[in-house]
Amino acid sequence: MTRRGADAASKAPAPRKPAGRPRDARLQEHLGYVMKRVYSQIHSDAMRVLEPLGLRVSTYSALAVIADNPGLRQSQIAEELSIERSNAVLIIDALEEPGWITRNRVPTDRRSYALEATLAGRQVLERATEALKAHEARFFAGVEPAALDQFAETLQQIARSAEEGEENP
Amino acid sequence: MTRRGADAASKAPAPRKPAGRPRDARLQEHLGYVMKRVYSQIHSDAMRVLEPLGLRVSTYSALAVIADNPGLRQSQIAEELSIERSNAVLIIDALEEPGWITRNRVPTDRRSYALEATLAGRQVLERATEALKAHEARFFAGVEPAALDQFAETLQQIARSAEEGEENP
DNA sequence: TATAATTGTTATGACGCATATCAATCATGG
DNA sequence: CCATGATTGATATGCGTCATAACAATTATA
Repeated sequence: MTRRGADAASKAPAPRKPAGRPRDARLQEHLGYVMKRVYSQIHSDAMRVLEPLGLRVSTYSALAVIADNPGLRQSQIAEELSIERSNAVLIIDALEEPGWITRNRVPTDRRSYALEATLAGRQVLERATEALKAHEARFFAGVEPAALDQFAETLQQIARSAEEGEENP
Repeated sequence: MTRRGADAASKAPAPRKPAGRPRDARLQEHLGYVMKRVYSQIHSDAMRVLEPLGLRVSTYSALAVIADNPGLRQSQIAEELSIERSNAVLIIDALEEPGWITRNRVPTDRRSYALEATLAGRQVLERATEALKAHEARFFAGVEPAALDQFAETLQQIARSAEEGEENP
């Protein structure tokens, strides 16, 4: 028994890529769609670059914020990276286990930890940052530097505008 | 027994947001990081907009490609959206179940289905496209139109450049 | 002093991605 | 013509990123 529709459809071979209108033309009109495609590529490339160092995109981000701002609390890391506190716990666990950061009790507030990067953590962070920067240089190599600068500037504006929108709904 | 580091850390209150260097300054230097933040916002907004229509971002994308290109096969949908065939099966299932698309057997190739959107599918697609466009208009409202046009142009260049990189590694 | 809020934790599920494997079917080459 | 390779769709499963819910311990507030 066929599970799907009865034989009824096209008798022609599968439509090939036409010379005219691309198949995702409607989607290409959404800036979000194009951004998603580009970001997906960047993300999977970044995972590949970070994997030999034992890092992922999310743990790299957290390590960067911790290393550059010693003493922050977990809830502040979560806020900075726009993630839930519960997810920050797991990410920080993944940084503590290999000895890249320490959770230090705060005498004045026994609920909290002051987070710090260790020497090993700072070292792996520097290597990861260099590796990611090299990847980005390759990834964006096909784009005019002036156009890329303008792109980055507008992206920052969009990001700021979006954050303001979040705070004043 | 404390599970984490012994009491040893900061005696000061949790560091507040400084007036100077932002805490994610290192991350802000990565275009990918800023794109991820913007895209995450767009994605969660889009999910919220699509949810009342019974759609998700991924099913909306597939429905758009199917509706605009009747007769495509599942593997072509997967290729067009840069997703795995196995994941395309689940997405197409989610469109077939509410009656938005049909899987039609192909007499000349009994392995394949020719996919088509139904009237209901085309109708929900139009509503979804309108809702998403309205959201995007609001989301990008704080950015100069000329700057946004330039941004979109460069984003397309980046996307093309990245795809060429995939095909010629 | 009671209550509200905060911090961190654990559990869990949704979603989007990936790989592996398989059966049925079609294409290809000898 | 037949064996083999390739394709199509399906199922199972795991990983990573997201979310919510609930809770205990602790601090802040009224």
